[in-house]
Amino acid sequence: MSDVKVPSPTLRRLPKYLNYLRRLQELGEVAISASTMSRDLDIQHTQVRKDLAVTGVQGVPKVGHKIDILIDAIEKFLDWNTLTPAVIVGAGNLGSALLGYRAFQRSGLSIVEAFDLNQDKIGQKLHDVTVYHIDDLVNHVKAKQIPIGIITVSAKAAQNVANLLVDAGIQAIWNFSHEKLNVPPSVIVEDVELDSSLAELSYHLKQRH
Amino acid sequence: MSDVKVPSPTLRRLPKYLNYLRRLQELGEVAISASTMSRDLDIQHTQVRKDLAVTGVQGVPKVGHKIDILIDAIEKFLDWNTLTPAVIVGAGNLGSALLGYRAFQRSGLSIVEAFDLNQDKIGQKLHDVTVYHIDDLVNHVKAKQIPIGIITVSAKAAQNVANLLVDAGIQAIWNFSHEKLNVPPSVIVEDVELDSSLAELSYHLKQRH
DNA sequence: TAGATTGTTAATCGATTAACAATC
DNA sequence: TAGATTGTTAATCGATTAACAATC
Repeated sequence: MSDVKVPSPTLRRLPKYLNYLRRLQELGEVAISASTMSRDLDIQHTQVRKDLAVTGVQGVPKVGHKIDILIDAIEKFLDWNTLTPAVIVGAGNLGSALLGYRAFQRSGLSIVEAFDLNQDKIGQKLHDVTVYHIDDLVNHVKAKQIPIGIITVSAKAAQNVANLLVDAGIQAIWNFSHEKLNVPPSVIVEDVELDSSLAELSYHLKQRH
Repeated sequence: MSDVKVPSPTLRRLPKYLNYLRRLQELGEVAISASTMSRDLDIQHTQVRKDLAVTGVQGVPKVGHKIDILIDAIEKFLDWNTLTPAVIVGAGNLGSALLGYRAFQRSGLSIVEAFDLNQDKIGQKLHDVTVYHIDDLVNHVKAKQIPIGIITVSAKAAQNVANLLVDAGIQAIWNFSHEKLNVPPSVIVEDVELDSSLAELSYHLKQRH
């Protein structure tokens, strides 16, 4: 819970635990042991314990963990217990799909505005979110102090969009484009690596033959 | 190029190099050194060399690598130089967005059919791909011997869809759902971990304060 | 109490980085 | 030739796994 650096793999596994725990909770379960989680999720039990430990929870020998406490701890740790506003830039196929993805609510993300260049889209509502012209981006983001910008434009346009977001005082960028973004060190950039995932699939498929 | 196991991080970096090299090529560049790539992509030069080495290419001291040869080598290594057919199951927001994502063509992926439960969607064409009823999945996939299935349904429906794909003889599953899929060991599963990516963003954003 | 489970400390493993030799 | 660049071998770093002590 403190200053100790959390390994990135641990961070990336936390949503898996969270998802699994929420499912158990829906099924009416109350408690769970790290050993059982280990089996169900195919993660070493020692690893599960270390991962959960970063959130500050403590289990009870012979009993395990209360599910509601675990869920709460992970949500708080990731800051997923409150909604953080975000804007999306690029109202194409992908942008529109993300706007319609209600599950982000469970991950603390609330997309409040969208921006695009295409005049046909401007003024429209996509999944209850209004699309504005990209010229309005800086003013809107500044005024509302939006901390997160989601980039779903082409690689060619991505750096320009990033510059606008930085000008508007954005704190973090979730980058779905293929472009390696150049931003000041104070701005957090998280790349979604769809290609990397597909590369693993393609390579392993090739290896089968 | 042989049996030596390729580290997963290397595999995941290859598309980054590929993307970067294609851009350079468009700009008319002919050759590139690992040192320059290192600088531009923020990856250690030793790492770049080791990564490229797995594809079997060899550079020339003082000159570097020919860009077209590098591109070709990475594409062949990932089997991205030919189109592999795939079906997508779940023609919702995300499924539809992936159908419209032309860039997959550059990653060797050709989505040839879509499946859904929703009667309104069946028979429709989304981005030139016909949507069929999920009851037709096993027959179609078997008949056409489609190797890749993309799952874009809810977590609750995902395991069922996976079972159908396995029955149909699928070889690899690209899983966009939150469900941990249970399949025979011969079937490759690659999970797209959007949540993990968002977790990193959220946590680092929280840490800023 | 006995034993299942927790949580920590030590050992291993694998990826990254550093050092260096080879070469055009 | 000199020096930029390649590619390999060795050292370091960090994450995972194994071993073990603590406890309800």
